[in-house]
Amino acid sequence: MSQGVIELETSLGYLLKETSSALRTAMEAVLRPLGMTMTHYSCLELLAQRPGLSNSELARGAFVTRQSMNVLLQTLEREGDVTRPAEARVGKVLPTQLTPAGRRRLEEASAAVRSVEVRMLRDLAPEEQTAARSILRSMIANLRAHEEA
Amino acid sequence: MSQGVIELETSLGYLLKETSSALRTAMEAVLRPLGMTMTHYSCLELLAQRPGLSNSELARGAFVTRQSMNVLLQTLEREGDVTRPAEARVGKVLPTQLTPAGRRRLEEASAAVRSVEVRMLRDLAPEEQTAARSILRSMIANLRAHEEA
DNA sequence: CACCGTATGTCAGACTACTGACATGAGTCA
DNA sequence: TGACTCATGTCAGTAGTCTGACATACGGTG
Repeated sequence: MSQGVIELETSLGYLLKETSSALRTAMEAVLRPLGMTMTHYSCLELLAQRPGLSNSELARGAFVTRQSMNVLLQTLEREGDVTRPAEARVGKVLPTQLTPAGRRRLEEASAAVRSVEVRMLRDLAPEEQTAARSILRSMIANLRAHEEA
Repeated sequence: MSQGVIELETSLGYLLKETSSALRTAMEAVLRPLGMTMTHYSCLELLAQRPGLSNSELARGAFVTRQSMNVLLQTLEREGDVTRPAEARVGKVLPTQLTPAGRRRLEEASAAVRSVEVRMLRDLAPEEQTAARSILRSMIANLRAHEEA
């Protein structure tokens, strides 16, 4: 089975890609009217839940490189959604904070994102959602297990 | 629950994004030595299973726009992995075919991709994999349900 | 037949994220 | 103290994908 040809219809890798593609499309569709991208939103959401996160920490949380997050933060800073100190108090880490304006923009976006997530899970029983979490966490752990080798 | 603040740790949307990020990273890591990208591979795999697919059909199967697939096909054609007729026999559709060289490249890549998928599912019992397929298909259907509205 | 909606292939420009590279600061250890 | 390792912030260049736009071809319907 796992040795044979990959069957697209049943391959979990393919199905996972299809799901994330559909999710991404749906998210972008509701965020576009707000002038936001998915990474954009992820960054603000992370800052709301854990104020003072640094550039690198935000990058890890949003699953992009710290270089990508850096240019995003520069944009967000220019638009007045976040603030960063000009100089680091310790080391090179620049803790980022949400501005009131940024918090307002986040609330709009958060409602939109939430509606997509609710729609995605409409048909799923609570037990199925629990199972899904468990399965996805297992996949993540397995995928990352090989990295340190 | 679904009304409150999104908890990153338990949000299935976030978990899904994390999983696809990990999968993508792992895939790119094994494909890079072969000089291939994920979409690259998807295209060849689709052509192996369903020869004669058109540009637009390949794009849908690989979850990119037909514009993106078009530039990829031009590259693949230049490198001698696929062939397309210069003119359409009917309509504008140009059926694409894998060359022997493309088939060889695909076999290398396929083995690499398969190994990642096997690793990802290492800890998952067959029933869990079946459940995962069912859950992901449900998510996809729900996400797409709203598009035609 | 003419018309309209849909699908396709393609070109061009813009955007996003990535890799590579560098300098700087913190922590560890001999 | 000095050397080494690691993490961070940032700049620059590159690659992949996207949106916008256009011409063309098919299919149905008036």
